[in-house]
Amino acid sequence: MKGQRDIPTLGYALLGLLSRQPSSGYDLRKIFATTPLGTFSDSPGAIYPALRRLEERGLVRSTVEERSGLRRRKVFRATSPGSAALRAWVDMPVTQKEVIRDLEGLFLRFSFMEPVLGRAGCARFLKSLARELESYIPSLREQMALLRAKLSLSGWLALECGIRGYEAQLSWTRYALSVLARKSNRNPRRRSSSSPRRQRSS
Amino acid sequence: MKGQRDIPTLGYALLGLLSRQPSSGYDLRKIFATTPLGTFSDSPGAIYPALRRLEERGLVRSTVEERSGLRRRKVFRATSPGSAALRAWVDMPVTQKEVIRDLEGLFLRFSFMEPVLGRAGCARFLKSLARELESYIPSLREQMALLRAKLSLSGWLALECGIRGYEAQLSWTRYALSVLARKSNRNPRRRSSSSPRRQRSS
DNA sequence: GGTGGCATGTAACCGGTTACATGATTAT
DNA sequence: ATAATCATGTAACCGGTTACATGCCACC
Repeated sequence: MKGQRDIPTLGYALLGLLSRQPSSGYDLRKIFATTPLGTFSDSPGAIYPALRRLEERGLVRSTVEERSGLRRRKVFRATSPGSAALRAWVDMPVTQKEVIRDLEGLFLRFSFMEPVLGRAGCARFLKSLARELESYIPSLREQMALLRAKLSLSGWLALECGIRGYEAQLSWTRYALSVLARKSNRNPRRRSSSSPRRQRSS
Repeated sequence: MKGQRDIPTLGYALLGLLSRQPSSGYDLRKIFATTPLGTFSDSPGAIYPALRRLEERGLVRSTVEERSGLRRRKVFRATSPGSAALRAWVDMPVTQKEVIRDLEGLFLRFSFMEPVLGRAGCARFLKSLARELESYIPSLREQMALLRAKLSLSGWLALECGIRGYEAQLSWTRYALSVLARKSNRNPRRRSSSSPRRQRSS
């Protein structure tokens, strides 16, 4: 088998963007440079090699556009194995570990979720995220109580800040679920993951 | 001159912990494994080499403790150049770039701040952080309005989540300032680092 | 004699950072 | 001319990840 080594976050971010709309490396750099997406670097030294690696694995494919006047562009598109890899990533279960160590990654996954898993998938994700947060926050509060004596004032405040951040995320999950529910009533629904695949991007 | 290459975040985290209390690599690993500190790996492959690099630069110094029974421990302490480096890092100005790209690093700095810069330093930091957040949040809201049409529902919700996170941080800065003010009234004050530095009322 | 905790380390691998190189076109 | 924008790339360097290696002790 070819290298099963896992795709880094940047790879998924690129795959997610490409699955919505074919783009050149330069387009993607501009997206990273100008939008609040995750927080990836727009440096060519990160993006071009990452695109090459995705192409080597067959997750994206490129075509060179020669245009009169301007320099040639290489436009990348997600292939169907690429879309499958994106779907698998987005659909991973929410673990407590990920909540603790990589909340940003969780939100990156969510941001690509609706076109890939539909609203039902988003709702499932949010519910399991809420469950993890509901169990994690009290345990953090307990730890904070235990550590109280050992922490400096600013250390204690920083911990308070982290906890409030999690509380804000939790309250957002409630909000997001309510938005989804409202929309789903109006707009019938989008299918969930497997089976009849309709979704043509852009 | 020796390598001026900058110290990675993990290095500062270690330096910060060591400046509070001498510890072995193993102690530090346990701290990372069991407390919500930043979110560093407790892997030996990260920590031991990082400690060695700090020692090579003279920022920490180690002494080997031979104990009957247990295996020897190597206990690290911050040196005075190490404390100076920590202070310089903690005292760096808050830039919008850091707010956007490395908020976690900002909070790590804050968590080590009080013993190093005193409460006045903490207050200065919080005020400038609040200023950055106050200018950044509205610009994010604007961007969100502009992007509305291009985003999927989950993309839009993820952006909302990010903004709410920043709002929570901002409200925390207000809270933290009020806590600092309260304590400073009761407990006269902690000195800042060297000379008696008085609080700039800004 | 095996497991598990204390304790320190190394080595291969990989990807992100920084800086540099190239080159065409348009605007000043 | 030259700067700026479009556009793609490479190479050195560095540190984090993962996995492995070692060794001592306590306890069952």
